[in-house]
Amino acid sequence: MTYEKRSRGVYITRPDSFNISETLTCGQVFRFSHTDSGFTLLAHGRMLCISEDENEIRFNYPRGDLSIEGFAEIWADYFDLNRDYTEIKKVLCRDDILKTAVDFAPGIRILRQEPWETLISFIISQNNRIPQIQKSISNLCRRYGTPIDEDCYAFPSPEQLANASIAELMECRVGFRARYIADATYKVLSGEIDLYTYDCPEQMKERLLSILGVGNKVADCIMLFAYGRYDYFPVDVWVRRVMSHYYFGGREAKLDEIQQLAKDKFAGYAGFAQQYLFHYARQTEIR
DNA sequence: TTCCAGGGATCAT
DNA sequence: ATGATCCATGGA
Repeated sequence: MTYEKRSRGVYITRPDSFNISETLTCGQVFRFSHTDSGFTLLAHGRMLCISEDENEIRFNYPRGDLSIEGFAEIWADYFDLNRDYTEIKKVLCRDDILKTAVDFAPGIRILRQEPWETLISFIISQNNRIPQIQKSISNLCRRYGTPIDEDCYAFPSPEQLANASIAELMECRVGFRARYIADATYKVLSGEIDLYTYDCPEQMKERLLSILGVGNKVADCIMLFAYGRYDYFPVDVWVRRVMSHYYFGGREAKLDEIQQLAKDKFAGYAGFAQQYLFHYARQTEIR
């Protein structure tokens, strides 16, 4: 996907398989908000303003200039712009059910998010609702993160989060997940867990599973959303519902049945399939 | 009131 | 190994 510098921002004209609204609201990322003209996104310690129409997507920083080099360095990777989603969707749409889900939101892209933020965010996501997840993360950032702009804060580093006691984490409304956050912070800060170098994905997933409060589903989300392992297929209540409904005749399918089917049907594209299905299931209230 | 949420830890068999 | 119960919080 090509992008160009124009006035004070960066523009993508006639984006291919890329819709900002679908990509941000499909449930993979929590640090964005609606504005009168589009969205603001908080990531990589920056606030990015984004707007779109049928013809183009516009990116800019509210203060200062967004250069083409800066965009290429940070955001092209974040929005996964160098991947051919037309090809991915072509393969997935050979399955009629996936075709329905893809056609429902054909502009979804899997964002490449920061491992540490993804880890904490998806610990918070467990047995929780998306608006509450967003609030809890926002509370953590406001209290422990570095200020970026007016009432905008970067996601706190492990060092910054280490200043939080369990009681203070609870005040951020993370509930019983407070001790999970504390455990993750300790393990990363002490070097017991290195999130940034690994030999193979299985090794990283095993590491993640050793963190209190990180089970199979949360670990799969981190592998998919932070490490770009698109062969992982996180199964939550919605994915289980939509898979049971369409592929198992309405019978409540077991986890390993679903995983196996996803592997057989979608293979290396299972992660993409998961996100199209998750969004479709949630928006259409499949049960 | 009761139920449930992008689950997982813990306890009971 | 597998299954039930509990966990904070807040909205429906």
